Amino acid sequence: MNYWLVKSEPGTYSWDDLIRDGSTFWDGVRNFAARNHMQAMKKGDQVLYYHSGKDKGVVGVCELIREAYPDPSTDDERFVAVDLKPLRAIDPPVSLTAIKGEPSLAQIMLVRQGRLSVMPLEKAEFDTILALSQKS
DNA sequence: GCCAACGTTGGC
DNA sequence: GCCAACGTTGGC
Repeated sequence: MNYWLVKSEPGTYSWDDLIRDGSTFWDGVRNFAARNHMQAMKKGDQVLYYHSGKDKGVVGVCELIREAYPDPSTDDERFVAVDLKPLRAIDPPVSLTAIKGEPSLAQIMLVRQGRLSVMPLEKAEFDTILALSQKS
């Protein structure tokens, strides 16, 4: 079991859209580092869903239901998509500020390399983020 | 809306 | 194969 964090702009595809749809295919990634992470995802992996832009923060937990396959939104065979389904919302959401304020999360890629849209998490980091929701 | 960070592209 | 220029992302 592996743990990941993916970003989305709520204006493009929000957590609420994901709940409404029941599942989604995660495509449109045009960054090789992110693509490499997507290819490493396995069915059943847990994926945190992060909103960028307004109200930045982790808003839900997803499960990977289909491993990497060619991205249907492009002819470019270098890129892949995966399918996700929502498991549960994180309520209250864990804001970026809260994550940055947690010393044990200072090294995660979300903080260190803000532009990366798909990144791996250690189980401890995953658990810490979930715990921050309970704390606030 | 601005600006900094970073990844990708293309010329040499 | 290197490096400068450019485009995009995302926080503030």
